[in-house]
This record gives sequence, structure tokens and C-alpha cells, in this order.
Amino acid sequence: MVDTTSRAGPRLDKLQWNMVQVARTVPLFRGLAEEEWAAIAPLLHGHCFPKDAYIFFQGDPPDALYVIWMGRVKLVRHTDNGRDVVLEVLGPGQLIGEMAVLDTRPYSTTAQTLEDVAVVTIARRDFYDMLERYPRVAMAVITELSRRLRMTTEMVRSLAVDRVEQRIARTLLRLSELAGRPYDSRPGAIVIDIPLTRQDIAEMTGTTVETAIRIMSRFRKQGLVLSARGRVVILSPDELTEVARNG
Amino acid sequence: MVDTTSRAGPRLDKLQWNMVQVARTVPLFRGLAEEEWAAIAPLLHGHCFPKDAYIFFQGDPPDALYVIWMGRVKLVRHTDNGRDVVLEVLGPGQLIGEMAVLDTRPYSTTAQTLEDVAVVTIARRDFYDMLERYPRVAMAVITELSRRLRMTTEMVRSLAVDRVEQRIARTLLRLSELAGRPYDSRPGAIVIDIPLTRQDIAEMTGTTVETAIRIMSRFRKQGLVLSARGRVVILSPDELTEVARNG
DNA sequence: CGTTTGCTTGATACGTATCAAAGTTGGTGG
DNA sequence: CCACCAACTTTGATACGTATCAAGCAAACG
Repeated sequence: MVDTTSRAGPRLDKLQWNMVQVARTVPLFRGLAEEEWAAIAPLLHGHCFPKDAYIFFQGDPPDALYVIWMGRVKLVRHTDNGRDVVLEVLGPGQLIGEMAVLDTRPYSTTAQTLEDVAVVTIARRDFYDMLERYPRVAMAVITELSRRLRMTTEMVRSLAVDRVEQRIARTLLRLSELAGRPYDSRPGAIVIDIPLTRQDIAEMTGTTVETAIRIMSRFRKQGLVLSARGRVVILSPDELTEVARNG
Repeated sequence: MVDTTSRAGPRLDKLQWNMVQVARTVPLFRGLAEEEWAAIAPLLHGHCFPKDAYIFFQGDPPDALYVIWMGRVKLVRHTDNGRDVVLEVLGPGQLIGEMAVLDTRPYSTTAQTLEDVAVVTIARRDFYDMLERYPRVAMAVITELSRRLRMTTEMVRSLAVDRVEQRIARTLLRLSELAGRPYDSRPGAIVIDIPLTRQDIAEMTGTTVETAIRIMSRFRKQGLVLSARGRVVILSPDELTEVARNG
């Protein structure tokens, strides 16, 4: 499952970090004053990862909090019997590793890049200080945790009562909100701008590759989706929404 | 067969609230100073609910945050097709409704009492002020949200890869940690001190009543559990743990 | 008491996992 | 540039787990 193909992204290794600008931009620090951004900037550290790299592993001791600056990352939960579960795909501005950092327990998931990624790290101690000093930062963390909890809750519901077909439909629609852009060749259609294998789709929906493939084939035959080279196109979002609802 | 003596609950309707004492006791306000507790106390309001009452419904507009003072509450997510999912069972000291209050969106779940319950409510506006003023309170909220997210994540994993048998075993073990007390008639055995129907177990594990019943019967025949009158006894926690792991 | 609510069991159908084998694609190195 | 390789996708046959439908039973309740 390790892909070494690296599509030519921006020259991450040459990335120039302007940490004050980063502080200004990132949702975590939204609403702070200019001088607060300046105070925070020195505590931020830039880091780059190639596609398919691991930012941290489930079980690792938590040393830092990460804010995604560029690229997408998936959170994977490993299981004893070898089957993995993808909990979420996160993009620029979002946090990873915050829970582990906060309660000083090992990372509960693995964070793996889906493409070339740049992140900003904050040392645990520094992050703690920020939470105490800036209520706005704490609020931003609370907001993000709430969003995550909502989404995970919805995933529980879906796994508990939906069939695989509906779960995949839902997942595709969710990804299209996260990373969709118009598909030029067909008005109304949406490209999911994340490289996704059938294995990924299976792990996001709690099923096997074979079943994911069968369902995706069915969707294709029904004219709901297209897919090639790791990209999925939703041809008919409305019909797919219908499938997500009623099966 | 099973000891079901329901411990006579305190007279909730006669409960005398000492809000300073409440503020001192509740994890949400842990670490604050005595005068801060005093300042907060007037913003707290006591409220009681009988068994099986609804504290709020999924979809309701969020008016207040609740801290459980006494009794257990289940969070239920309703689905279009009528099947419900129990996300969590919460007890004294824990928060409910915090997410909705924080991002001003309708409650994402229904909170229903499992027994007689007393709660402390905090108006949305007041809670907001506390978060800004007391970093410790924000930290307590973050801690609780993290715990919830961890647990929900584990639930996703379990639903995605475990069979029903393992999910039920896990759920019983989790509940025994939350609300277990020794079972007098058998050393090592644990009574889950929460009234639970098979329907509840089914909704907690994403299955149907019939399947929940079949699995529980199998557990009983294997000498793993006992159950009667809404109480479940885990006779052999070790063997049940084994089932949770390997099926 | 009858009535309701929860529990139990059985027969059957359906969805999905599993196992097996072959086809496809993109990248690598000769 | 081609041939090969590894990873990914596809299809089929079969087995298993669980939902569904149906019916009866036990216990709690007003």
C-alpha cells in the first residue's frame, strides 16, 4: 500500500516560512491581535512530508501538535487483525495530534499524508501556554474538536444503520465538500481533488476492497460517478444524495 | 437469580441545591479559586428529571449546557428510518449539550435519562463568558471533548471491523468500567449498575434486538454473563475480554 | 386480572466477506 | 522504446453473519 509515485507538487523543500504570516492565516489563531501573532510566530516550526509519509504513528508518544499548512492528511486507526480504518481526511488549517498532546497520551491514530504536505508544529509545552494565555486559541480548539466529534458521531450512525452502498455514497459526497472542484467536461459534476484508491474508500467506509470496487462499478454503470488514476468524479451529486438517503 | 434490589434513589424533588458546593465539586470548575466558585455559583441552575425523561431532543435549538449531577444519561442519535443509535452513557460530572451550545447549532443528539437524574444547567451566554474568563474551564471542556472523541473513534473502529459478538462484549466491559460494582454472590464478577434492556444493548452496538438477544443468550450459556430485570452481571471479565479481542 | 413491555426462539433471505484468479495501469530499468 | 514489475482493479463462486419476519412466552404494571 506504499506508493512511491510522487506527483510533482510545489517545491516543498524550498518552502520559505513566514511564521507571522502563518499565525495570521491559520484558524487556530484567528481573532488574535497583531502583536500576539508576532509573539506566537517564534514558537511555530515548519516541516514538510512527501506523499504517503507518516507524520506520526498510533501509539507514539505525543511530542507536538500539528497544523496542516498545505496538502491533505488522513487519520488512520489500526486494528489488531490488520484491517485499518480511515477516520477522517483533513486539509489546510486543521489540527492533528491535538488530543494526544492535550492529555499526554499516545497518539490514538496514525497521520499519513495523501500528497505532499507542509505542516506547522507547536511543541506541547508551548501549546499549553497558548491555551492558558489566549482564550481565543482555546475556543478555536474547542470548535475544531466539536466539529470532529460531530463528524465522527455521524460516522458511527452511518456504520450502525446504513448499508455499504449508502456509506460510500455519503463518503464521496463528504469528500466532495472538503475537496471538490467543478469538473470541466460536465456541468454540475464535481471532481474530488484527492488521490483515492479503492482500498482508501474501503477503509473509510468499513468494508473490504472487493465490496468497495463492486459498489463503485455499480455507481459507474448507473452514471453516478467516473474514476480514473486515483481521482473520482461525481457526475450526479443529486442522484448520489438520493442513494445516500434511501439506499 | 440475580440481585436486582434497586437502591432506593434520593428524593430528587426535595433536593437542596448548594451551588457553591456544586461548583467546587464538578470537574468543569476544578482548579478554580474559592472566590471564582462563589462568582460562578449564581449562574448555575438545578433541574431534575425522572427515569426515561428527555433532557433535550436532537434538533432542538440549544439553550443551555448541562452538567450531570446525579444519575446516568444516554445520548441517542436518531435516524431517518427509525433505528436509533446510542452513542454514549454519561454519568455524574460529565457534560451534555456542550457542542450545540458552543457552535450554536441544534443539538446533534437526544439526551434521555436512564434513571432519576439531577442536572445543573448553565445558560449559553454565561457559559461563553466563563470560557473567556477562566482558561481552566476551557481546558476542562477540551479534556472532556477529547475523551469523547477518543471513545467515539474507538466505536467507529469497532463498528467497522468487529463482529456483533465482539462489539457487545466490548460494550459490556466498557459499561462495567463506567458503572461496575462487585457482585456479592461471586468473587471477581461485576454488576453493571445501569438498567439496560436488550434494545439498549442493540442500539449501543449497531445491531437488532433479536441479534443482541441471541448473543447475550450465548454469553449466558457460556457462563460469561447473567442478567435479569434490566441488570447485567459479568461473571467472567477475563473470558469476556478474550471474546472482545478474538471473537 | 388483562394488558403492555420486554424477552426468546425459529425459519428464511439478503448483504457482505472471503478466496481465487485474471486483467489493467503506470513506472523502472535495460 | 519496450518489457517487465508491482500495485491496483476487476470479476466470479461460495460461505458466513446478521437482518427480517413471525410467533410464542414471561414478567411487570395499573
